[in-house]
Amino acid sequence: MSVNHYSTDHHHTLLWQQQQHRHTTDTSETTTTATWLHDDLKESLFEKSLTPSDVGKLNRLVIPKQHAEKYFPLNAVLVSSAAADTSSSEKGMLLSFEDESGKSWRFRYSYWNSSQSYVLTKGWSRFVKDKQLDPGDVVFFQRHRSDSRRLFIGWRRRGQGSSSSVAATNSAVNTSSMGALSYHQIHATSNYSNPPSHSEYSHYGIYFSF
Amino acid sequence: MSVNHYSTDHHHTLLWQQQQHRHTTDTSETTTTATWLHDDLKESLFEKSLTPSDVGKLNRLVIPKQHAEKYFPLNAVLVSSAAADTSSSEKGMLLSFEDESGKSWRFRYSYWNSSQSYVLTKGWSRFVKDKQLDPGDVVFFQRHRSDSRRLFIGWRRRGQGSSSSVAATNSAVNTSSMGALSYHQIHATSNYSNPPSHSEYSHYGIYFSF
DNA sequence: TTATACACCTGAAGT
DNA sequence: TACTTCAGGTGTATA
Repeated sequence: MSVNHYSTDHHHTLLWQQQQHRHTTDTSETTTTATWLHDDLKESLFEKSLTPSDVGKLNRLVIPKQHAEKYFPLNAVLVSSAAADTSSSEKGMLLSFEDESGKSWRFRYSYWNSSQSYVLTKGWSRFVKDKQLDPGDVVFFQRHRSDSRRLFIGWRRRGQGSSSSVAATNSAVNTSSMGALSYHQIHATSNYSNPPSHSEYSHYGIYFSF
Repeated sequence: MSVNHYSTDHHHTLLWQQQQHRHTTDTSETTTTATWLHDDLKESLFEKSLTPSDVGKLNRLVIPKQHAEKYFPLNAVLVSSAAADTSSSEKGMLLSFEDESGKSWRFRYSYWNSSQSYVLTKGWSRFVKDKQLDPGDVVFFQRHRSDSRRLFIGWRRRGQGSSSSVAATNSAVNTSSMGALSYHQIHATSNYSNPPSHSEYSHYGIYFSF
């Protein structure tokens, strides 16, 4: 069985065919029979080595600030709604990613004022449990090159290099596949406070669904 | 150098003069050049011998319930706003106290449903560290007799009697001085839960600043 | 009851 | 020094 494979420079191409069977569950998960995209069609965003807290009982993943602000700008909605200041509304969204099997994972993504940090919360612990992630394991994020609404999440075990070609097992390298609804504002009237504005944005195509 | 001095029955009077220089810092602390109030102007409220948890990593001081409800009634704001039920708003406040040097200490004060207890949380650990408080040391609270919005916090080392007159050192007896903003509601829309209602209130003059 | 979610908080480390 | 980041926590609410 062949496996997809993580490459930071996208030189590896696997031939996958796509055949999606989606069914929504109570946890808003979506499953597909796995078929895959060429790695060339995916752009690497960033990766993070998981801390004990990231895989422990805190049920959250801290997204390093520079990556969060570059790739998942939370206040983009404010820009789009012509409310450029950071007063006091619209924050917290759902981000959907497809994993290596084509399964969709939807996470709440928000900014915590108190710690000045960006986090994935709701849904994250299910991902950790499903993949049996441990401290030191790595998660990485990608997006589709031609449809930036499509986000992918992959993971690999600690000690597994990011650029090696390996056979498919449950423990080697896993990349996400399949596009999904990706950028949802979840509470137009929630009282999350705003993250700090930052002028540098990536070309990530923000897509809001209300 | 003379020192202020704690007395539970206020029979001791020291002549202090008042001269306040306030400047706000990032941590919302206020410092003053120390000059003092007559002890006669201060009313003792209560004191507590600190437990290991009070000075440890839990970063909180448990206020004995009977004292908390008598002197620092949390739900007074609900009464004043005619919202008598305990639905889901207005709770958690900031209490400001002046210490023996005139420095202002602002603590978050709230009720913990899980332990049915009243606690000082945010800011408390800084006070413990600054005063180098250890288990068995005593903290005590006072308020100004004619301006009940003014709260004072003092402390003494364990084994130091509360009614002895001692010379001023860092380790003997320390009483607070100088009034300060004292009773702040911090989040009108915060989601702290309400403490249980209790019908007996002191005559403590609640003062809210928004 | 237990697990999850949520916003808040602190200390340590880096800059 | 002051400031930022973030790992590791908290209490509370909800299911």
